[in-house]
Amino acid sequence: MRYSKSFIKTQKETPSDSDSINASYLERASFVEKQMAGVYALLPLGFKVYQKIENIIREEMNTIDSQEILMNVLSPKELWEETGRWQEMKDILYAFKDARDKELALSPTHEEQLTSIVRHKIHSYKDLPQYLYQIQTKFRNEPRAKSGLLRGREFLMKDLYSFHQDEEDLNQFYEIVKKAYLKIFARLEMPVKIVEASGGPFGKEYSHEFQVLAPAGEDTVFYCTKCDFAQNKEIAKVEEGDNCPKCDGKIAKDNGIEVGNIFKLKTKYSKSMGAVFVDENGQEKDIVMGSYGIGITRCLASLVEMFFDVSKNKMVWPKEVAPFDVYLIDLEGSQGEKVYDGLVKAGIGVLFDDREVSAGVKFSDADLLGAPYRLVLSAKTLEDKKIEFKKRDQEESNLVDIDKIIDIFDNDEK
RNA sequence: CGGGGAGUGGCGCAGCUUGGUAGCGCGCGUCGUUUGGGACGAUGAGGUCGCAGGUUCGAAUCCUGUCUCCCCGACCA
Repeated sequence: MRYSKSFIKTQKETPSDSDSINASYLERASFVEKQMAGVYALLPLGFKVYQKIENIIREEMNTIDSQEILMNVLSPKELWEETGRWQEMKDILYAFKDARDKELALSPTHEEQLTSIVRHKIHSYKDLPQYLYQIQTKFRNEPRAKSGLLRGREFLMKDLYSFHQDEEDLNQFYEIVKKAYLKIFARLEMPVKIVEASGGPFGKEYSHEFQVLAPAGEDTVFYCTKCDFAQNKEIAKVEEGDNCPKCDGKIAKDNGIEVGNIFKLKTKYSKSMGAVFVDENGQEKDIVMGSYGIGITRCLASLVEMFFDVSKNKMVWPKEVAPFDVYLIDLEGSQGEKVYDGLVKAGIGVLFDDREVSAGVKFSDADLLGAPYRLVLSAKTLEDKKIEFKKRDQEESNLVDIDKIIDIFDNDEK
């Protein structure tokens, strides 16, 4: 992509109404545009990062044999009344009547919808298990949207639902999803903690939240500094400074952002909605369910909270999700096009800053936009037919032969 | 939904107390000089001051209502 033709319009100053690091960065760097409180549009840069996150999730979901679907956003009141959630969720439900006076809601989550589909299709133990997921916009009328994309009224989420014959099968799959989630967050370079949280109204078993520690987080996490013990403050029976109940470590306390959660729904929805199957003995049973979510736009925001250096206006995106691999600057004017073409042909994602602006502007945008690599051509480097190569998470840069630049990228990927 | 703060060119702000029909920086257009860290000169375009009503000869400025945004709280993937 050439900067001069792109829709990238960075700003020097942060928007006055931004309420968090992620919001001010994402708006300033023109990744997103705020439409109203808690509602953001993804612009080309933001959408690019979003899609890369989405694809990582999709890959890992497909790897565990779950099948992608896309459900409807509009859902009828009757469905929600089956589980009592029309009332229960009324404060956050975007509910309205259409022109024919039919009562509808914009779906805040999809347990009801998918359960209604599954009960129509699944009748025998031979049909189980099933794993279905979707990536879609959720609508929740938050009483107070805040923290940029961390708590919006409209947000993108991956939600997976599993359907089993019995709890044993659910438990097995639950652990598989847990591993898949760890893989996803590792690829996103997000250091997550698996945090025990309330399992809800059914049983005293815990659900698990995937939390990244960050000052902007709204949750409070108690965790062991030595082992993997971690609990959400709602259920924590430990205090900061306590001894860890699992090892000889100490308990610490921090803010966390919940980027994912996994939950054993068991028969909560199947029971109230009549989603049943016939087992080997001809007996009718409730389908056992699990649900597993990842907030994708929330991940996008969390990455900014983690990797944006506010004092230096510097961002470095994780390699797998960066909007571009490399930011190319040509201060001399003769070789830029050639290098750009070479990178494009080699399949390297490059943003070529071909604007007629001062060097300083280009360097500061390179810092702001956050590509993991930076290449600079100048009279100085060209004296020896070199180009400056900088890994942006490091201080030093070095000069490499222009002709070998593609090889450098290939080698660095290893 | 309770308490507090704020809405003035695309962005960030000043003006409002002490009414006289709008100003600065950035950005944007044109011309020229610049180019290793947000360059400089010249010139130009762009707002009727969130919205509605009221007071007044006259309202960005005073009064009332309303909408929106932000903060604190309740709530929350």
